[in-house]
This record gives sequence, structure tokens and C-alpha cells, in this order.
Amino acid sequence: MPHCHTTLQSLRQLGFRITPQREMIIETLAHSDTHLSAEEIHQRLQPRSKTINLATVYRTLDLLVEQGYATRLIGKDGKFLYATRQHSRHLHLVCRKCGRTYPAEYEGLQPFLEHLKKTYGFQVEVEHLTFSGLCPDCSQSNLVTS
Amino acid sequence: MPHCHTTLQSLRQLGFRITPQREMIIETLAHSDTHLSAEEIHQRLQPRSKTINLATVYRTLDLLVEQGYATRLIGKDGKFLYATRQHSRHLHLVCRKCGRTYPAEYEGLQPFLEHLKKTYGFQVEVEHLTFSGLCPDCSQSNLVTS
DNA sequence: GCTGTTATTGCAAATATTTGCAACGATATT
DNA sequence: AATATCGTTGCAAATATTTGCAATAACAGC
Ligand SMILES: [Mn+2]
Ligand SMILES: [Mn+2]
Ligand SMILES: [Zn+2]
Ligand SMILES: [Zn+2]
Repeated sequence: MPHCHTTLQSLRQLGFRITPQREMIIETLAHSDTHLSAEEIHQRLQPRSKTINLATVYRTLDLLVEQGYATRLIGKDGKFLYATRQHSRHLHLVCRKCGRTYPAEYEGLQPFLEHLKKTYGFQVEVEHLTFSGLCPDCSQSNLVTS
Repeated sequence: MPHCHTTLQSLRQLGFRITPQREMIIETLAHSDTHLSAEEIHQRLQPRSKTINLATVYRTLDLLVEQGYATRLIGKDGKFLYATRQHSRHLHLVCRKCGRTYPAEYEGLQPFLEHLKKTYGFQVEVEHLTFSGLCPDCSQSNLVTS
């Protein structure tokens, strides 16, 4: 069963209704191999549905994030982007200076996340963790005199 | 020398101009003990300056984040909030379900950040790191059937 | 202190995201 | 299959954030 169907079933079990709009949005996001903005999802749905509204896309994405089926991150241009949990897992290292994003492995992070779980009872979800800082290129030219 | 002056001097050395607007915005943010939104900063400046524009506040905050003097995070209601680097350092554990933020220590994270530095040359800035996941309360009621 | 250069501002318009509400339709019940 | 319930949608309006541009003013050089 493809993951978008799994998500739909889970949502139904949680008491949410499965509308054609939600089906299309989830399917589009799950089948994309890149992060998508609400606007992009909306445009990709135009051929299939003339009437689907952008607000519905936003609301569905909010629901998915809230329920843990998608993650939201801030794109290079400052707009929100979304991806499903099936999106390959990696850290996002985002340079505050040039805005570029570098993917990175997060395995070494596990011990610390377990520590957080034990100490605070908080379960961090590693999909799409984002760290902000300075990339190699920008580190050289920028020494902050604290 | 108060930290807001340090920031102003650093910005000047980087070639940015020190305008009264920037002074007021930086001072307001640096002296606040909580995260502030652009709108809140703008309102707090009204008594001092009738004409300061909200767009200027946004632009100045962008500059501060870009240059590493402030951090931007997403507040409980989804709006952006800002804080200076002088803001006490801590992790933000943000629950995706209820939206609450739990402060946490980040010391145990250092080894992993050094690993990132060695491996990718990326210098993560720990001020205001944000982890998303499920808080203790919401963990119980929400089991995602993957 | 005056002058020139050019980064920064205010304003208005553009864009991005959220929200109220009445109509609609998914689901459970019969 | 028809009905009732109530979560969801479309639409329009509200709000949040960004951007273009001409006028302004910071600051370096004289
Ligand atoms: Mn990614
Ligand atoms: Mn904080
Ligand atoms: Zn960079
Ligand atoms: Zn919670």
C-alpha cells in the first residue's frame, strides 16, 4: 500500500474526513521528491481540479504537520515548504548568510535525542531537523566580534 | 558597553549605516526579556517615533538575523518572533500538536555540533535551536501508525 | 562644516498566509 | 438508500510579510 494511502487511512481513524481535496494534496506531496510550497501544490492540482482552493491546501498542510505526516521548513526565499515523512531523512544545515541548504547525516545525534527524551519526556522527530549557522564559504568572510 | 551598542558598532564596521531607526529597533529587542514580533517592536516604538515604518522594522530584523545578531523563530500562533543573541541560551522544544514550547539545556549537543563542523565545515549557531516533536502530554494520546 | 555617493527609509503595492462564515458533503445510523 | 450530524470547503476578507521606487540622510572625503 503506497504511503499516501497509509496516511489517508490513519487520518480517517483519527476521525478526520477523507475528501477528494485531501487525497489529491497528500498524493501530490507524497509523490514529489522535493519540498513543495502550498502554491506549487495548488498549481499542480489545477489540471485535475479547477475549483480546489489555495486556502484548502494551506489548511490540509497544517493538518498534516500537526498530525506528524509532513514537515514544514523555511525555503531559501523565506516561504514555507512542505515534505512528507517519506522524504529521505537528513539534517538541513541552513546558512543564515547565503541561505544555501546543505544536507547532512543525523545519526550521531541520537544519543542526545534520547537524553532529551529521558530528561524532558520530549520526543524529538528527526525528520527534517534544521540547524542554522554559517556554511564553510561564509564562515571565512564573517567573523562576528561578540 | 551595553550589548546593543556593541551590535551597532559591529554593524558600522561591516559597512552598514547606523540610523536612528536601527538604533531604536536594536535597543528595544536587546532590552526585552521575551521574544518579540515585528509588530510588537513597531508598537513599542510609536511613543518615540511617529513615523517609523513597519517595513523598516522587518528589514532591520532581517539584517540582524542575516548578520547573526538576532535569531528568528516561529511563535505558537505561527507568526515570526525575534530575539537577540544575549537572550539566554537554550533549546526550544516545540510540540507540533499543542504548540507549547519547552526550554531545555543544549550542552550534551556540543559533541555532535563539533562533528558537523569537522565533517561539513558547517558552524551551527546554538542560540535558539528549535527541535520539533511531541511533548509528554501529547505523546500519550497520539500514536502515529507508521 | 559642506558635498557627493549610495545605503536606507517611507510609502504603496504586491505577495504570502490565515480566518469567519454559510454552503456542502463525508460518514455513521437507520 | 434516505437522513442527520458535524467536519470541511470555497470564497472573500483580514492579516502578515516582502518588495519597487523615489526621496532622504549617513558617512567618507574634502
Ligand atoms: Mn529535505
Ligand atoms: Mn528563547
Ligand atoms: Zn553560506
Ligand atoms: Zn504537546
